[in-house]
Amino acid sequence: MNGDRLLAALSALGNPQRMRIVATLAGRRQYVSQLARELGISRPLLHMHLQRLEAADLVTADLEISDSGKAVKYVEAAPFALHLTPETIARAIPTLTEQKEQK
Amino acid sequence: MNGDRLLAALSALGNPQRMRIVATLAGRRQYVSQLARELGISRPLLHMHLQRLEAADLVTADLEISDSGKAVKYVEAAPFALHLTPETIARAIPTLTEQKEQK
DNA sequence: TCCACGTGTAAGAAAAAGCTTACATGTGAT
DNA sequence: ATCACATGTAAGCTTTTTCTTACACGTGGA
Repeated sequence: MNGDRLLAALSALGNPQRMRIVATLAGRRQYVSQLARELGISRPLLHMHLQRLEAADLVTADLEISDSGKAVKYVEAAPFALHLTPETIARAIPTLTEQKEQK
Repeated sequence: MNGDRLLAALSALGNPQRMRIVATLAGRRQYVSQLARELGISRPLLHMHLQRLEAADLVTADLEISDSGKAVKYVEAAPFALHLTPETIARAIPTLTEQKEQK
């Protein structure tokens, strides 16, 4: 597992809102506006969290044009499986580029 | 898995410094001051990160009195094993108390 | 035309996290 | 006594994250 991707996944999941989002989308697709209502959070806020989750490949998005012609974005949890132990983390660390920007 | 503890573990691991700390302590105990030097970070900073990791039960600490009588704190990665999938997260969510303080 | 509903995004406030510097204690060796 | 090394912790700055409000566009139906 790549260090940067692991970090992206963990920091994305290490947030209560995003944990709930992933849980809600486990095996069930839903469109953004409706999801925001279900979770009781604003749509811009959900949009922000979804970006983080998509960037970490934990959630996939599909922009569909409904029969009525309206654009609707469906999101769903990606089928990820991360096994975390001190050892798996240690193996990922060498590929962690992070380090403050070397300008 | 308990929701709050899972969140604590994920938010603790979702940080480059702490990921390195856990990796460095995988199967190898070390005392704080020396660890700070190895990682190239200040001791107060390491102290702060260790607190977070201990609180999440990802690292264990042992305060020992060395032969010479000096107090030395040894830390080590706890033998944790977290399996993360959309489903395991979904199962943990019901026990997530988080919610803004209900006063 | 205007409303309801979907999308995205920018700007700024508020809160949390990260980090440094400085101070405090205690021990053993010089 | 002073130095070297271990510990902890408080104060304050800086940066990032989180969240709200407000605006933009496009569609279908009354």
